[in-house]
Amino acid sequence: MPLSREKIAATAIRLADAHGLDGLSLRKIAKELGVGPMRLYDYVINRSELLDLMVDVVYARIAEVSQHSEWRATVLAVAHATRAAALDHEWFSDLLGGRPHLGPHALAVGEATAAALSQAPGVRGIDDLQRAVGALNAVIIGAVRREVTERRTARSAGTDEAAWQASLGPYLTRMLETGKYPTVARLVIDGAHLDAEETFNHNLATVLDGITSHPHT
Amino acid sequence: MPLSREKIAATAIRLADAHGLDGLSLRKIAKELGVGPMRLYDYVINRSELLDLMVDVVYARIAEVSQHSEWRATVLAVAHATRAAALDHEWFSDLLGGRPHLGPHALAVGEATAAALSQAPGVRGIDDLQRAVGALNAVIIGAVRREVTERRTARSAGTDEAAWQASLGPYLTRMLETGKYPTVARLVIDGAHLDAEETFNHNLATVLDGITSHPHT
DNA sequence: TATTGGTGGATACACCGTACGGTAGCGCAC
DNA sequence: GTGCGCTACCGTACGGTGTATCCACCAATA
Repeated sequence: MPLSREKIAATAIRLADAHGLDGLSLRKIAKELGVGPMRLYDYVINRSELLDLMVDVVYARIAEVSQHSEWRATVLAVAHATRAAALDHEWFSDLLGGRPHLGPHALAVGEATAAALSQAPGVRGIDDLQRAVGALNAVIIGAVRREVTERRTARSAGTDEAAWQASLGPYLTRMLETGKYPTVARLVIDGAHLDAEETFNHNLATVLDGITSHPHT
Repeated sequence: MPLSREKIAATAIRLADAHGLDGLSLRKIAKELGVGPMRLYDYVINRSELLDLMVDVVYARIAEVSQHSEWRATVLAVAHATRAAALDHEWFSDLLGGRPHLGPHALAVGEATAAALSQAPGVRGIDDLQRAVGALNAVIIGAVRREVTERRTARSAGTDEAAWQASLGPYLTRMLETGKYPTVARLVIDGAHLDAEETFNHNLATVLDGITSHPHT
């Protein structure tokens, strides 16, 4: 089997899933494929294009669920698929919004959501549509990034309890005990029980309602 | 002048402003300071902590404007200051949401926005507050990241017109001319004239209205 | 058979973050 | 005054990265 962009992207994704984006290198991918490092450059211009390739593979899976008859169902499906993809491939959230997503599957997802939003009530002209797309993407990107970051710190606290207790824990508790951040302290202490998915849904509903109600012309 | 965390952070920020986060290295900072690379490790544990330091310096400037009597004024001021900071220091947007912001000034900003939101109508309990903070941060992070990314690609198209025309331009136009992405094409062609700041304001207003109207219990 | 073209590979370079060992200087005990 | 110990500083070195360049081999053609 002669090595292809798809194969390269697939093993790159596997390695990134396992060791994160920082632990991903062309040499490791090549070694995993039993090939010299330079062979990859026959299929990919540079590391950056490899990342774009990986991103578009993920978008392909998101695009699969982006066809519904009702506009709101489409938007919700894309949003949830994006969140699920980012939770499956945490490196994806590191790349979200950091570079333009111009791969064919990314464009397909963009088309699906834009087409759906264009049918939402309250979205009248192309300007409304542009703003709606912007707001929706912003909320998805921001929420997903935030959730992945939280999950990472929680995990690093779990697996490396000693390090957490020794470094961040005391610092943070000391900070909160200064009394200068009472609201943050309340949030940290009392607000840990919320379900992440429900929060995501809530934020999504908030912005969608804002788009459709559209009190500003 | 004996070298300090502040001096290191300041020159690091200057270098990152000039050459981006990828062009930033401990060695270059050290050389800029006329010092061996290892001297930095007397003031900073690793590169990651240096980034945290830089981030908190930026948050210090944001925190300056975070005191207003009216909750909505506070939120708007913080949001705009964050956007302005990201446009001044584009690397800041790369770090937004990618790691927990736990520096003292970041906590101060978080406290100010949380305290403000807790006084917004429609925010009743701690759960409401947590969700509101999440939604607001998500929209700010997402919108700012998106804007910075757009600005970068626009700039790279401007300065390196040849490369743009040769690589991305044809690819994108070819993609759009396939007719598979009609809505996206319409957005790209007709929707370029919107003012970025106005879009930001609009998205912000959308989510704030969503928070205050609060149609979901 | 001789030549040529292209494909896969190894080597090399510049740079990165950072671990480590040595050294030089200063303050203190006697 | 003299010796000692300790601390702060510094250069060097290691393992890793992305990527450019050159080289060897092998197939197919003249």
